Amino acid sequence: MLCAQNISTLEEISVTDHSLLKLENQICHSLYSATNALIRAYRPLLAELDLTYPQYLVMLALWQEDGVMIKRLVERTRFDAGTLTPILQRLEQKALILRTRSQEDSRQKLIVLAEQGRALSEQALKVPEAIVCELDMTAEEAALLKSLTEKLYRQLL
Amino acid sequence: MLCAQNISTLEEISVTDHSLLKLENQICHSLYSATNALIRAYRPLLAELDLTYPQYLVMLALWQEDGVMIKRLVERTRFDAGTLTPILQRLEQKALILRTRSQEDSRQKLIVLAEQGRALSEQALKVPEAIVCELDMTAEEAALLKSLTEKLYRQLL
DNA sequence: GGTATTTAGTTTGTGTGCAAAAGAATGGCC
DNA sequence: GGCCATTCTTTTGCACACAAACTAAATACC
Repeated sequence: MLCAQNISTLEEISVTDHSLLKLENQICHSLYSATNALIRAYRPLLAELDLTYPQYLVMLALWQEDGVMIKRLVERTRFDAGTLTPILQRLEQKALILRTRSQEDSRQKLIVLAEQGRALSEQALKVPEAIVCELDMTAEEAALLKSLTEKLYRQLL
Repeated sequence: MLCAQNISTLEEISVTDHSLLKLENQICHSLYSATNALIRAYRPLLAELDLTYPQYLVMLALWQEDGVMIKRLVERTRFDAGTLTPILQRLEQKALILRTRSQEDSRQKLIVLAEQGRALSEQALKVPEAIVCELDMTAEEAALLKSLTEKLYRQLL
């Protein structure tokens, strides 16, 4: 594990100089700029569906599992509840989903795909296909990147 | 390369079903949620410096290379110019930097660290140390993740 | 059965992220 | 020298992120 105790054993990293403060050594900066660049690449493709990337993620979740509570969408999309609310409001405005109060527990809201929302999945199929082409990565690299970021996410959860 | 032409040769990925639309198969979702989680982990550490993560990135760039034009900071931090402007305005408000018009070319602005801004680097040293501990990754994994995301960024540039 | 706690979701306020348009200054080019 | 294209930066408008405060409904507890 990379930690203060054993960090001095790594030749590349010295505690005495300020190499830890160098921009080039920041994993998070690479992660951050790569993520932003990737979402930027999605933008023109998703514009044809009139969706933003976060909206697209919510739709992906619903295409896979329709008629769920918001709590479930928070789990699946990994969005903050306070982030999800306005996204769902916009999807409702576009008539892609319906938000109804749950019968059993009226604190909860049931999110259901509207006709248009369900239909949109056909058009959405070409989005991942186009992105995968732009990535220019081998399947192995892609799998590796996914597993590393998944591990990172779970550790920070 | 993962592309429409040869994607059908991969057994895991079928073009006929909708597995490409499954949330679990989205690299970008892993990347996105991991990045957000990592920045969330930075938040309490950076709060002690009264900085946000993007502001911290700009300070990192300046600690390494002071007295630069905004154009240079756009290159280094990989921020959009329209994103950078308000960040620099806030850093100026906090008296961490100075923004002065360039003499040679008065379209450009010279960004210089203020006394407080320079001094802050000492306090900032413990931030990457603390983060590295939370990451709980081997040096190899960290290096791999960095190189994969760097490659991704460059491809999408 | 009434009060306290917990849970589900929304609201509010601040700070990005970025496309598009607008300013402002420089540099070509006739 | 004056106009036009280019470059550098800011502004504007919209959509996240997310902490913190809030609302409302269900549950626990006595």
